[in-house]
Amino acid sequence: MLNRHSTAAAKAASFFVGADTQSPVRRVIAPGKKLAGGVETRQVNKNRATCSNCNWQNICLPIGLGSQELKSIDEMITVRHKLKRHEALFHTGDNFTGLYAIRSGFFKTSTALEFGREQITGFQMPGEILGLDGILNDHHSCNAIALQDAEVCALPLDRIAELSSLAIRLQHHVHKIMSREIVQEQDVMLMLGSMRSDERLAAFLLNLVARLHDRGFSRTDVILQMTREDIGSYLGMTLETVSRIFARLIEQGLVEVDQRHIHILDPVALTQSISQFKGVRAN
Amino acid sequence: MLNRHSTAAAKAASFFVGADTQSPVRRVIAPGKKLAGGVETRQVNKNRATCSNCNWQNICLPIGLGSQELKSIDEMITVRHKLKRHEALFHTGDNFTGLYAIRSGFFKTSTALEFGREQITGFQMPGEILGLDGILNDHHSCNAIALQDAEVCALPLDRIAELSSLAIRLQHHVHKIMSREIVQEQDVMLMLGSMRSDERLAAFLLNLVARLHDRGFSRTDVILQMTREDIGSYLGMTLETVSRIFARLIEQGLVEVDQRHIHILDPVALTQSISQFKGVRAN
DNA sequence: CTTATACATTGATATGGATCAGCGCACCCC
DNA sequence: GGGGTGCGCTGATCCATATCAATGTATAAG
Repeated sequence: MLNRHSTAAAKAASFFVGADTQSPVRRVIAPGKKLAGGVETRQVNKNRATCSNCNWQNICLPIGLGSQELKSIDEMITVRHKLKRHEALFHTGDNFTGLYAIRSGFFKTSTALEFGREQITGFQMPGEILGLDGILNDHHSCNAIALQDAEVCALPLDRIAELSSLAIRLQHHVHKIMSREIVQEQDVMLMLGSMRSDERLAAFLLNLVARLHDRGFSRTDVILQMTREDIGSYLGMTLETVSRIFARLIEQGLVEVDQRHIHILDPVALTQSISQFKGVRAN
Repeated sequence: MLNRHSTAAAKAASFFVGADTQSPVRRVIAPGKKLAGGVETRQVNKNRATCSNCNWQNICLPIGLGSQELKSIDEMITVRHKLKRHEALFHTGDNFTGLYAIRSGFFKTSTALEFGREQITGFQMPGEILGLDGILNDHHSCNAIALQDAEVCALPLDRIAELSSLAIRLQHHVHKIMSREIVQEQDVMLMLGSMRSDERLAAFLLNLVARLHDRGFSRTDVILQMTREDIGSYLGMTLETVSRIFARLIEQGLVEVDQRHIHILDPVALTQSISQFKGVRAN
């Protein structure tokens, strides 16, 4: 229910992920002093992180659980990792030890082909789960990189198994989270395969603000945490094209852009720009 | 392990799905008389389908399970559906009742945007699981259509939950299957977003034969069960382009094409045609 | 303050692939 | 047989987007 939209156009726009620190209706994520990125030492914080005291309990794993089950989940979260900007949570090939729920900060996931070819496969925001790809072969098949200083809650694999066998609802819950991932990725495939680049960028922005709005942020403003190049890679286009399409959207009066701050002026028109059957191959 | 390949180029080729009735090393799937397609009445066959007597037990859900667990799975499969060519197993919006394991025949899954825009999101072959998308909201988010007369084993939702709470290994098993789906979809995203159309088609063919080879079929021959249009939709290109690229591959002596029968003459060169950094944006 | 570095914008040009259109082949039904 | 109908091939043209290149701007480093 939560991440799905019913109209076709809205469905098209149910992709992305983003990042943000803007006009928070509910709460500002402390941006912190911008620290030099790229450090590879992963800090482990012994602080007990509990879902009960977390802002995202209505979005994240605990969604829709009773207090009894919430307690179970609290038990399974043992540690909290802190990451700096540009630091990796895991790399391709790393052993899979469990899932991660994002507490703060934004992430990107990427997979590499030979010879430097690489692609961003997703952007993840607080309340979302990282690492589902690792279950298959007990090692990860993508890189997860923090776009900002970030915190994640570790959900060790064995605890997940253990607990979800305790409570059927919890187990079903895990299934739902995995299913959501599958459905979302299908949306991205649909987008990459059937939309023109301006539509893809519009869908990207709309998905971004929709997800941020679920988290209590503005419906019209985003501060992108990723570069134009990241966006381009995710959307299957070059950074130049991303830039030019932004320019076009400004011309059309649909958005305002100040560096990475995007202000959506006309959400309706932006949505329509996706479904407008201009030259659409209405197969 | 099974569905993953290690080299980068092979990884690129770890996408697709296909269909086939050709030079079977192990076994021929009865093609049946070509029945008129499009009939919408779903036949339910009361025959007990068991994994123990199934050809795909080393590929499908039971992979790697002990005889005790195999018995559990046998118990959870209650009915077998038979479908005719072009018949739908489920549609977008249908209530989710459980998963389906494909026993014979090939399927395609598709999602629809507004106004006739549609995209193929995958092709599935015997031993693969359909319906994982439906867990999220208890209804399906795509259509699953049989490309041939087909048979599927139904795995009712409640039985899955029940049994996987009985045996942790079974539960982990289900997780692995979902994780596999996620990883595979990421591969498709990578392909759609970062490869040129000739590379995509090559990757498609290679993935197809790889999966068929896992099932005991030829490594060099495929009989495609889908139209050029389906392929194009899946790969994000038009049917004309599919056709032209086939022509180019023939010219280059990489494959032979007779209608839907594809014979790969030079698998190595075909693989290389993906990673060749011709004009690659080696960003 | 000056320079270096990463990121973004904008323009000129090239090209991959879509689009439009016509034709051929295989299979079906009458 | 003749004539649908679905599917696939191929050619001509056009356009969206990549590519190449130069310049601008913000932030960090010296």
